[in-house]
Amino acid sequence: MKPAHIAETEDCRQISQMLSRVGDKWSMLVVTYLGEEGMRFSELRRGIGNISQKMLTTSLRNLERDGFVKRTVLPTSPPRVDYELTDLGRELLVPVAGLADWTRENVHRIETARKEYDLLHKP
Amino acid sequence: MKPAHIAETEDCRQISQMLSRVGDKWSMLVVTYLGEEGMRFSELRRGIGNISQKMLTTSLRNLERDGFVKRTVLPTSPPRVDYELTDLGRELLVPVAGLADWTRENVHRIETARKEYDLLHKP
DNA sequence: CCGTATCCCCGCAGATACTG
DNA sequence: CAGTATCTGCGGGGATACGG
Repeated sequence: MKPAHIAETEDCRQISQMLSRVGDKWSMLVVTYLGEEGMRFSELRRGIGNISQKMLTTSLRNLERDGFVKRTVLPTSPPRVDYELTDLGRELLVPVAGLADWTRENVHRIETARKEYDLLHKP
Repeated sequence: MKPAHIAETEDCRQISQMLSRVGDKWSMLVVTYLGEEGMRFSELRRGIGNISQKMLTTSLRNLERDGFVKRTVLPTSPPRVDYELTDLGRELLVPVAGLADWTRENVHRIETARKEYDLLHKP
């Protein structure tokens, strides 16, 4: 009812969506590959290595729709399609890198916690 | 083969895991609820509102295993179980908040991109 | 009150084959 | 080369019932 409350839940929805996009299997991998330089579809596919054509297409579409990736079709034959990050995409990389850095710095603590937990609960 | 390369892919695995944990449906919601103060299971359940008992349990177990959440069983009758963030959990909240803030600041750009995309591709 | 076990449904993701 | 279409399996996650 209260505007503040509505705004809060709205924000939560958006942030939740964002976390999902960031957390899904391929999106951030694609984005980091594109971070280095624009690439065509097949370069990206080979670079990532394990991704199916379908999932790469889907990921790129989602990222394009959200404005993180720009798609350019070169009218050559055979067709050539280039992908690159937009400004928004590059900016997104900043907070994501923050999370990545934090993870790198704290993997040990996490793994230690896991070992301890497993030690107490698995046997 | 090269140590650097191995480290890189290892890091990627870890970071990818972290992004998944952060991006999964309930984890961060639980963590932000706990951020405010320790809570017992049922409070958490009611607070979040839409989560099933199963998923709340699962989320809490995962978070506990990774060392983000501490679980305390009070030997009363009926039993009472309290959850609270660990130091690690609270620290995690920092980079996550960074991403959340970035999202809040850029929702309009994302939604604008979506509308434009849908306008061009849906009809 | 808290947790586990069981069942079941739905959507994601891989494989494959086909079009522009 | 890039993308779509179709099929299928597998696992996440909800509902329910029961145990400690």
